[in-house]
Amino acid sequence: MTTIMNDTLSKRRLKMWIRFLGVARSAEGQMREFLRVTHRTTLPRFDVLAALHRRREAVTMSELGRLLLVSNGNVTAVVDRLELDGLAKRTTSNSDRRTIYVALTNKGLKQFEVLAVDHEREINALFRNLAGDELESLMQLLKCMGKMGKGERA
Amino acid sequence: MTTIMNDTLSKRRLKMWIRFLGVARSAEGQMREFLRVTHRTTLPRFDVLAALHRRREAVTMSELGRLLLVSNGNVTAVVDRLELDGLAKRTTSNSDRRTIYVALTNKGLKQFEVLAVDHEREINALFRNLAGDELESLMQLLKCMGKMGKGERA
DNA sequence: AATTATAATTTTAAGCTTGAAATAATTTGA
DNA sequence: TCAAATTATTTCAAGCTTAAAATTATAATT
Repeated sequence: MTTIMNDTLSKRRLKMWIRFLGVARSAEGQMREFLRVTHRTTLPRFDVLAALHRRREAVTMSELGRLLLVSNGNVTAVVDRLELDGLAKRTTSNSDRRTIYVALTNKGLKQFEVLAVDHEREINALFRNLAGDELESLMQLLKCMGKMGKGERA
Repeated sequence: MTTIMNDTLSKRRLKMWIRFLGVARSAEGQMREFLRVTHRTTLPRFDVLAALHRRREAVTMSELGRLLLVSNGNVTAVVDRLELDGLAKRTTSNSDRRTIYVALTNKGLKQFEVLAVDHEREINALFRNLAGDELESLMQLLKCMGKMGKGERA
């Protein structure tokens, strides 16, 4: 069943997306700047540390990529650099010699714990406009958007 | 005046941001894939073409960077490649010899017009979950978020 | 057991992106 | 006028990111 599409609706979605991207880029820019200036690190590194911290146990390279929505090669590159700096460590699996687990080192854990506190404070400051009902309904809308692109096409 | 900050509020903002980024990355990934597969092009190139199209007249390199929230060097690189492909053209200013204007070529204009239609259709499909009041309130929230990080700190 | 298919990771080449330094031109203002 | 500050752009080195190809290992099928 092909519905006649209201042109205005399509345009409104487009405008929404442009604005959405603008907010994302702007906030990412601020976080990037913050991490660089106050902690001499980068967003991708922080993201990997955060993912490793959340799943405290051990994460495979592929899992890491899926978690962060980035490619395999990307994970390899960032983990390489974290490992060089002694913040993360690779371990081979006993049961499957293809699989590689990554985990925080002690140094990595310590650095992340400091980073995480500051990161949360920064995000909190960045979005201090949002509270109460607004925050709640935004969260709902984001959950709804999260289902995008799934389900059958027209 | 230092307010005592509700810990839960801070955590809720953090969760919101994580979800926000997830949606942005996921949708960006889909658009990237779409542009690559169906038009052999990339998101940054599309973004520049779109910016050049909106301001039909002539845009300086710096303006382009401000519009897209990317660095100067980035603009130089992307425009270099677009120019190589004959999609954009640099022109020097008469009044200020530092300034460089960029504009779409005829070829660039034609390519963008095709691209734009498909791009809008894709975005529209991606966000078909959103309509009516939801779309309206999301738009409001995004506008509110757009003011983030401005105004004085606590 | 040997073949084929699948899966996990790395490598590669190309393009994207940044911040900082370098160039070059304009503006300010002493 | 001339020196200093500012502005526009490019260059550079490093890191990020991707898709595709290559490696290596496991699983499935014959």
